[in-house]
Amino acid sequence: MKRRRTQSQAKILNILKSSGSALSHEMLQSELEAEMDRATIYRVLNRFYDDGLVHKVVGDDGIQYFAYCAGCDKPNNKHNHNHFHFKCLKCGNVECLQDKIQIPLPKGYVLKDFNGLISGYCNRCS
Amino acid sequence: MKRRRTQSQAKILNILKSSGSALSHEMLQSELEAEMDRATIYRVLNRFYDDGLVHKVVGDDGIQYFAYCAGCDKPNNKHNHNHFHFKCLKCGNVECLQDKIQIPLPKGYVLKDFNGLISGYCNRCS
DNA sequence: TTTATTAATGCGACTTTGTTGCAAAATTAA
DNA sequence: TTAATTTTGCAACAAAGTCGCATTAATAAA
Repeated sequence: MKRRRTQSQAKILNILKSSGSALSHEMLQSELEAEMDRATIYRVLNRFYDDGLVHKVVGDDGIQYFAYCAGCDKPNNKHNHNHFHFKCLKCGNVECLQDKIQIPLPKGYVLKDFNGLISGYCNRCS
Repeated sequence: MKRRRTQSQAKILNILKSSGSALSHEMLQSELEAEMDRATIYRVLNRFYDDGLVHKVVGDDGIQYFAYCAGCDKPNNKHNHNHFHFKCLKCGNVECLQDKIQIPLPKGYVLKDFNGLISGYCNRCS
């Protein structure tokens, strides 16, 4: 299955890139000047995610946020996403924290995925 | 608003205590011998949460899991929940990891809440 | 013990998130 | 330009979680 270059994807990718923070489907919807179908947005985002173009965080609101991968080191195109995200309770912004975290797992446990999110107030809102 | 001792609450609390892991609404529902209304379960759990009796994790499936607080240190009844949870992708079990994590926040950032979840395979399933 | 107060439950309706099937539109290759 | 197949839009759907409101049940008062 070969990917195709479509307008929808370009628009969404642009918004993600220029935003610099992690966006929910809803935030994207409102950033888009023209209406785009909800299902399409989700499909584009998940495609990006599968291709390793963005990463995904699930907030403590249970909502998925997608962020363009800028500073991720990608050895053999595998992302290192072991970092935390920070969600501001006031302005709603979701951003990546730089520090990579190593979590010590008990013996026999195998890490597959990582979802770390801190809520609080960012430097502009505190 | 004074709390009352009800059967529903006792049952749910028992299940949470004896389970030892973090349970979703659905898991609780199936553990209960008698049917209990969905809304009631949620209300009981959120009450427990507000009272600091349990803590809440949101999985990367966007679902809330509630766990009875056993080993939490509670200085002045404030819980320290800065630990990770581990969710097994095979058996579905969600458990608390012991290590307390300190995340270095950038200057001006204020931590309010913490949600850390690792997915993978537990020692019984790996 | 009986009654009055009010918190908790059950039911229903609802909102929101996210997914999926299928026909129409758009992209790429031939 | 045509053919092949990926994407999109629409609709329908499932599941999680919340809320209003009448009824039930737990506590306090008489």
